[in-house]
Amino acid sequence: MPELPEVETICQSLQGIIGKKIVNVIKNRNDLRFILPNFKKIEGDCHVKAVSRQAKVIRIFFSNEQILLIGLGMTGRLILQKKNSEMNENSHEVKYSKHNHVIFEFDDGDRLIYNDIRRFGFMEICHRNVLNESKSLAKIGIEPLSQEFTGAWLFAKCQKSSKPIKNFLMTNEIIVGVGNIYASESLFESHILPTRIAKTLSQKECERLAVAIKNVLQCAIASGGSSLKDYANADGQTGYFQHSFKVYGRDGEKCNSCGDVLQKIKQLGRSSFFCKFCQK
DNA sequence: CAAAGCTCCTGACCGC
DNA sequence: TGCGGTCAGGAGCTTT
Repeated sequence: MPELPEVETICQSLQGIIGKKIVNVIKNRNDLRFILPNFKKIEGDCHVKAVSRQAKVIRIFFSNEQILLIGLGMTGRLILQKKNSEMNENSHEVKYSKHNHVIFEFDDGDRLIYNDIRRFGFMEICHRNVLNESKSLAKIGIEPLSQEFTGAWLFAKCQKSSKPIKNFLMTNEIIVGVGNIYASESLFESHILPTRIAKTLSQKECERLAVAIKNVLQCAIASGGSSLKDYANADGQTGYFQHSFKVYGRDGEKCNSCGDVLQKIKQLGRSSFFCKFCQK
């Protein structure tokens, strides 16, 4: 489901669980994409110390040095349900409640529900000391919002790749967090065609692209992410960055910059959107 | 080896 | 109203 901005927004909306203890975990099935971990490791006396994101993985730190890692896949959602809260009958939570796979019950009566229609998500629990060796974080690339991610860094990496730049940007082992939406949007903003082979990009183009990626991601975070079908933060609020898309999902419509008709193509089975006039 | 292809899964939507 | 085909924010495994 979510790309970096959506995961970041979800983490922000989960800050309220800090200090809570998990008294019980209800598993409605034994696996998602992989077998679920043994939740006894985070139940009982320990409390939540912090919630943050690394790549597209949500990390919930506990006071006993254990960390719960949650990947949302395509359709994973976390829903924070307050004690005694009234549910809206039309809510996603009610409509798709048969996909509530894991429910964390806190000591104050609040609950955190993991819902995932397609079950491409996963959970893992690991000790703080081996976090970077965990299955989900062992082989990940650079954080695009970090200082280390620059045009120069991107140029050096691009030179070693003969993938189309769109697929290059979506490769988690190179750069994390940039999925199908933000890859198309960043390439439009930097005036680069998605089909360009990575190693043909000039240093200047890489600099424009690095700036565009940071800018698009930061704007999306500021807008609470993009809500298409399945995304909302843990409080059920949807983002509104989808209204700012310049190319994603807009094939057949007119380019805001030049008025030409926007195009859609498939790259490795995923849709790419671009303006054939504005992007070179 | 890198890159492409296939796959997991459910639901929405479109055309007939 | 139903059936079949296509498509969807990801990414690990297999094939070429």
